[in-house]
Amino acid sequence: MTVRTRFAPSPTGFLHIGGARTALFSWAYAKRHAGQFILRIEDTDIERSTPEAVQAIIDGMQWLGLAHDEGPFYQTQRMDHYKNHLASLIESGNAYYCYSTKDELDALRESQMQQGLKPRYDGKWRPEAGKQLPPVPEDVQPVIRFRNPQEGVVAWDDLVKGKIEIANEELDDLIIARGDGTPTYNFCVVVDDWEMGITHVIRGDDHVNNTPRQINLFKALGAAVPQYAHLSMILGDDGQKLSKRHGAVSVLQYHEEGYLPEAILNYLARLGWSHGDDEIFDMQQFCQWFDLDHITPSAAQFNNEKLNWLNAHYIKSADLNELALDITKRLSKLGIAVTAEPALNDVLSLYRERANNLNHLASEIAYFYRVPEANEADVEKHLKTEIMPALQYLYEMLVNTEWTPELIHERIAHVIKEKALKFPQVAMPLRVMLAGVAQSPSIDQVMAILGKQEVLRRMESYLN
RNA sequence: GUCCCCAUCGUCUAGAGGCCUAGGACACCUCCCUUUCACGGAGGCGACAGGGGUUCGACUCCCCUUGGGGACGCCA
Repeated sequence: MTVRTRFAPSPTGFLHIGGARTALFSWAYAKRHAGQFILRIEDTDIERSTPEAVQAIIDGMQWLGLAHDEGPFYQTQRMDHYKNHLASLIESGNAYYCYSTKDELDALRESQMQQGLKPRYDGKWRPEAGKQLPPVPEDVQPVIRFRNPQEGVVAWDDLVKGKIEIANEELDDLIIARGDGTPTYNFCVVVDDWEMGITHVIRGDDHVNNTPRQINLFKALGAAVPQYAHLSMILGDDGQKLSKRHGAVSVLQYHEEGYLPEAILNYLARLGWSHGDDEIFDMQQFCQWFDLDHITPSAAQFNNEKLNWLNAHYIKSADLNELALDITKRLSKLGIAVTAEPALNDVLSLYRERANNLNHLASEIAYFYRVPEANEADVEKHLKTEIMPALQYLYEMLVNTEWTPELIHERIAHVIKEKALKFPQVAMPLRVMLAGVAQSPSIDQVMAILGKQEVLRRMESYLN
């Protein structure tokens, strides 16, 4: 049997980091077993689903490179399937119409809560042998409820959490179709997972409690129950649950914030899953290694520091031309146009070793393409009057120097010797004059790449 | 409240009864490299939540406690 997994988001928002990991694991599991990965949009909640959200999810997955083999399937386009199965469930006595109103149910729930009971449907309209059902009210659109077994337990061997067992008496008769006839989540999931031949359901562990209901539904439909793997959730950097107002950002926001998809992917893969001590690996490797046995059952806290470390790694090992393309866009957002000289590839070769973020990298090298505004504190600290003559002297020597790092270095060394200075006494002021700040890579390298004309021009503005 | 799940360094994790005086990674600290800041290299700090069992032996198995999380919708 070929493995078929699915990612089934509801389009009520963007693809956040937890969803991305669920998608990644489902995708990788399918790849690992030469199976199919299916994308299904669970949009039965028409009120909250939007086409923008669908697009945002697809964009997010595309950025990460998580391509689906089938789909996207939309539940709203599969209504006839659900209706058919709904009818057959009624037919077989596994489902029934319930005329309890929302108000009645709300009141019921409230009183049960007050009594310290688990809120659940009271079975008022559940047909039983020899039971007299109440008279059908005329002005109520009935919902359809699933007739859940009342005895025994439903158990499954969760591929992440191990054996889980829940007593049927904990479950009530869930609504599988609303008053308007539209099917609800738990029912659609089961029909879809069945009809789409899903063999492994890999999803967040907030669904653990839905699983026994779904298994009962599978059985009532006479369908084979898939295997389940419930992933624990991802917590924020502070150990708190991620929520809309608390860091549950779109994966695409990571793009905007200067992260490479490779870094996000590698980070996510390692969050809650392990392959011995391996930390850095690409998706090809991941797809060969990935298994469900090494997924941690406990929740994992997101750690930006480690993501940054991985990002640094992938910036260093990125294809230089692709990196240049990306940085060009980021510079353009800063209002800076990259020119042919100095060559961006040269600049990046010099700078990417030290970067762990693409945005930082872009702003650090901005001075190659725009005269920087010097940092006041650095000017004050390094451009002291007593050093200016030495810089003036250097400037004059540079005018007639052939422009190679070696020769530039030689001139600086010469000035230092003549004026009895230490290297930093000249290098630091030079950095401030050229880059606007006192930190940069090797100053002669910077000068070589910046170009003779530009170096002299920037020095001039300080020397007169 | 009821049910379900979880529990190793600050964080992510290795660990399938002896390999564990518990390993790796991020972060942190020290030193080295050095032309500043980084990169890099070498060290260091640092954990099996508590209590009972089971066993010759428990980080590993069982139970309880504690702590965390999740679910209890005509949402998904």
